[in-house]
Amino acid sequence: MTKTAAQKRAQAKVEYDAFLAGCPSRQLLDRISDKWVVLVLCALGDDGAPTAMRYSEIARRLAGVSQKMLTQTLRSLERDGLITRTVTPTVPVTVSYELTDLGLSLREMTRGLRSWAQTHMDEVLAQRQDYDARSS
Amino acid sequence: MTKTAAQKRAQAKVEYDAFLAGCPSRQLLDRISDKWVVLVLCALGDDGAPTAMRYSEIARRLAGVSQKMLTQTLRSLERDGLITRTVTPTVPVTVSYELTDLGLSLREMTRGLRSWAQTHMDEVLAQRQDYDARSS
DNA sequence: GAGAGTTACTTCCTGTCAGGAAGTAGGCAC
DNA sequence: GTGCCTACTTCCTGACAGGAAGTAACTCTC
Repeated sequence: MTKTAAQKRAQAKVEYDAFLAGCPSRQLLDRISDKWVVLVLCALGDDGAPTAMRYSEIARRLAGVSQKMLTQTLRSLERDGLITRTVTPTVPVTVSYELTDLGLSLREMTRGLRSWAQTHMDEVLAQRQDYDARSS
Repeated sequence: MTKTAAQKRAQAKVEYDAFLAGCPSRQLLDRISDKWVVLVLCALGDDGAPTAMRYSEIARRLAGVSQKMLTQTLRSLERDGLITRTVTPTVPVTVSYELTDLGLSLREMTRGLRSWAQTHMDEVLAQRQDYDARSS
């Protein structure tokens, strides 16, 4: 039995290769392997369920982020459909951000990165001391 | 039974929090959520087993990386004990890089990122079109 | 009703850093 | 001795991160 056109198209879809400079998936990988993206995704719904968070809450959680970078990061995440942005016209306007299902699936990855960093911190620190001692 | 000093120290270890700007684990997370780090780790032992690769092999695999960035990334990975660097004094000297066990454990994360990017590419692309259409 | 305060940004400026191009070492080949 | 090879290092320039300050729209205070 020969393949239908639809089957061929489905196969072609798999051919994204993040190693190729021009490939869209490479650009996507470049975008998501960004420190602020990783931190924002981890912060949103830090505790299991994907909780909606306000702009100022996220800013407080991610100590050291500039307002500009936070806005920029949130915008790109919204554009890529990873989070939703909801404006509530309260007294001073409040804006809340929430993970979409797509964002939720990526968060699983970034949470892995974060916990890796935290659990292997000691090993890395030890390795650095060895390295610095060796090269001195 | 009260805790010994060693047990208390072991507990204190767990208190790395990547959300705090000053925390070493935050700096580590910043370092590993870098596009070249992610790509290099994915490239090393692309196919299951952690294969040693030469400098020029990696450069070829990661289309678009400059020699400077590749050298810089490899050095930082070596310093953190994620890869080993081996110089073989052949005719023109050859240098090979190989994942350590620590690097191998991180590669599991970065491979997740890469495959996420490749499998969800279509969805993200669709979301972007929606977003751009909405804001025009 | 003028001034201060609130949130969620935007704009401007400056230092840092990524990336391209070109130079380096050290040995063989012709 | 001129050229070629790998694996870098150095130099330069444009882009971008991050800090500081400005903005809008409304409310509360005095």
